[in-house]
Amino acid sequence: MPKLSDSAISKRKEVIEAAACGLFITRGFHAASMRDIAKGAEVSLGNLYNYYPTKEAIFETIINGYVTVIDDHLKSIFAQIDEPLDPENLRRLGEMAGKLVNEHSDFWLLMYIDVLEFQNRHFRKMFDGITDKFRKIFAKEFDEAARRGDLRTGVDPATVFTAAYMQFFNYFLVEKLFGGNRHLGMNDDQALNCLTKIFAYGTLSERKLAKFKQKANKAIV
Amino acid sequence: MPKLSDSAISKRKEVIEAAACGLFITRGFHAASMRDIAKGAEVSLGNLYNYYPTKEAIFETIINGYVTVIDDHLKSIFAQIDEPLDPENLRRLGEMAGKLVNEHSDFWLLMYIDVLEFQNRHFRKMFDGITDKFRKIFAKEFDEAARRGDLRTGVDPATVFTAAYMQFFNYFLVEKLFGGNRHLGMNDDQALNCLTKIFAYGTLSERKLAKFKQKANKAIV
DNA sequence: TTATAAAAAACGAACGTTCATTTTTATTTT
DNA sequence: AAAATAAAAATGAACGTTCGTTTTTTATAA
Repeated sequence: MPKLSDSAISKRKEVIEAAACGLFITRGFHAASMRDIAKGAEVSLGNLYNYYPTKEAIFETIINGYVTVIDDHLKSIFAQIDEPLDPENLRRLGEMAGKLVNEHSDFWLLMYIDVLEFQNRHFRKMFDGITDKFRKIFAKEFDEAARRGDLRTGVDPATVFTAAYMQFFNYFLVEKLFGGNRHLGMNDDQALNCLTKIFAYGTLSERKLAKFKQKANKAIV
Repeated sequence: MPKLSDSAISKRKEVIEAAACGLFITRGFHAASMRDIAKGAEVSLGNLYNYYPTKEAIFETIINGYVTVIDDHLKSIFAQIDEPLDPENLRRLGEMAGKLVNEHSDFWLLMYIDVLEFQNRHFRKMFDGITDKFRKIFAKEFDEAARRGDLRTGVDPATVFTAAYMQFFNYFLVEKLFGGNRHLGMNDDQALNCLTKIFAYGTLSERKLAKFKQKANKAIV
């Protein structure tokens, strides 16, 4: 049999990885067997080893693929945010976090697997220096906001943005994966409003807030 | 041999559970073997089955024991909080969360195991209706705060308290388990100050905040 | 014919669990 | 006080499976 085309190979790999991912996230890495992966991908057991040297290699391939997908999503989200601390944009950030969690919950389950079964070897970089990353991304915006006096005294905008970011993701992760159905006592929409309000009030100067109130901003009032 | 005393039995069980827990949280449930548990507890493999019918029973026993420990801790924390939205108390809540995470990180690792390998069967109740729980615990305090006009308009105190609670725990969990070393770009002490400030400013009325500023409250100013 | 993909069979190791056996020790009998 | 008893505790080999991986065999198409 001649060599398969690259596209045929990567197509097959996608099927294998989809099956493997489905098993990993429902059972964990060790409890998912190569036999079940083979069965799920409709590939023989031995043939798996023509595509991946080990079981862990499958896991790593899945993670690496997902990391770039999520990173791209995040980048496009941040690109849409011109004023990162505006209530409207904070809320948008929250909505995006919700989408990202609900549509790619696999990704975070893989992260939990990594924490548990690989001492977070593959995901360490995710949170490392995250505040500084945001500080860089929104350097111009943060500087200008400070210059304009939009911020309360002693509040670092990058830290607040990171805290909001973490809170939004954590909210949806608890909802999606930890069975906290409506754990804030309201639906997602209302929860987003509430959290946005907290972070806006907690960050912005009274002067800046007054402007939003004047505009009867629904995310704030 | 006559029956072992209850204390002897529970002492032995503690040893077994400690060994099992140590293996579960470093490898996950399925990857931890009964042989290793036996070795860790210095008990023969077969003897494990004189104390627990199955491997899963060991897991469940550990969890149930831990849940009551953590619940007791939380209860004693809440008992120490008279004014739940005071910045000082919010900060104290954060400190307690940090302690609870750092001194009992096993507990949350077990929760992640449960999410992954048991579809969160044993921990579902943790987040279910958590806001309403806080609403009940601090019913009197929340009512009085609202009556006194301590709160911004349209902010539900129970929701804010829950959000702060979640944020504090999530902060320390990311620090402890997800390798986010100083992910807010500062040490724990400063991070607690910062988060406290956000939630205080985000929740309390200007009138109430002014009082704290007057007292030159270090958690706020 | 030949190189390669796919499938099947086979490998040793490890798994959770069982069980016949041995060890242990409080109680009973000398 | 010492010896015998008996029931519980502890043991570790063994069971049937399943594991990840390797090797062998078969099928396929240029």
